[in-house]
Amino acid sequence: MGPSAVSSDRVLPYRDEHLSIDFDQQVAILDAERMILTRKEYDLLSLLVQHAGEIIPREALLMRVWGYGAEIRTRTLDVHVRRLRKKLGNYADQYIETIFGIGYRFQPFHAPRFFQHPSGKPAEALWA
Amino acid sequence: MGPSAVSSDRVLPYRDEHLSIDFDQQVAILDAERMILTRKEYDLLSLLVQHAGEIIPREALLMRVWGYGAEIRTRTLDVHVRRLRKKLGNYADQYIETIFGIGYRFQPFHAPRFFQHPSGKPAEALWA
DNA sequence: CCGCTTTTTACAAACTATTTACACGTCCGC
DNA sequence: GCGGACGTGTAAATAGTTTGTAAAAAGCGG
Repeated sequence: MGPSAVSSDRVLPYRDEHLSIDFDQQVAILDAERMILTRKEYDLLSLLVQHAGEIIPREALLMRVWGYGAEIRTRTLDVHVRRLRKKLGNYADQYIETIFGIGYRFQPFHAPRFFQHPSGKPAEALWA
Repeated sequence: MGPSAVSSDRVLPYRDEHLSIDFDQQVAILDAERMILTRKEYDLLSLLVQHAGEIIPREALLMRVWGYGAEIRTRTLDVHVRRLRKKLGNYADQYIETIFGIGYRFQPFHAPRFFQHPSGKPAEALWA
């Protein structure tokens, strides 16, 4: 198994008004239509959603989804986030927030959009 | 019993609009015409159909139909899938889906293509 | 041997992933 | 406010991997 294997633990399905994800079957459904995701896209979305509401630093994402260490500098993550957003259609920016200079955060559909950002320390379990 | 012996259990016949298979008699009928299948072709089709709707990883197919272990690298499976598709005529691609990077899946004739494409976790019972 | 099945080989096509290049935004000191 | 430095978004090019296909080689039972 490569670094792409984000998690094999049983995790409760995610579900909100538009999006639902079954982590066991690795199936994401957006407005009743199944999302066609590549492995990396799924892994990335998966990781973000499983930590919905938490900021996940670029480093952590690159580490968990790509197996990259802190040294590596790449735009790959951004490209994949872009593709994910595209597939999330209109809701894209509501779902995936960019936390400038830090990373990304997935927010459930109508989660209160507190101001953005920083001082909220990121999901520690992931990169500590 | 060689590795080709996929199953000797009694299994209920399969049947849909165009295809039916009697697993006891090992006979497959496509639009009222009996399919002429070689042993390997039958074993492969059989295994796929008996797990209709489930993704079966290459490894599992190679294991169950050929007795190959995970180390073995071969295109045999692909060639056999191709022959099967040929014999399935026009319905070929509707019946046998390719799950890129994972394996194959047989779908009953008008199964909701809901579950189309990629990246669902496969039939665990087969390779776990 | 002969005919049929299966496997291998070799290459084409399809698909996914990564990098590159650059436009655009945001931060921050002045 | 202004402007540069740096982060991010995006499209396009490139690389890498998997699958499809045809054809030849190998295997096998009669």
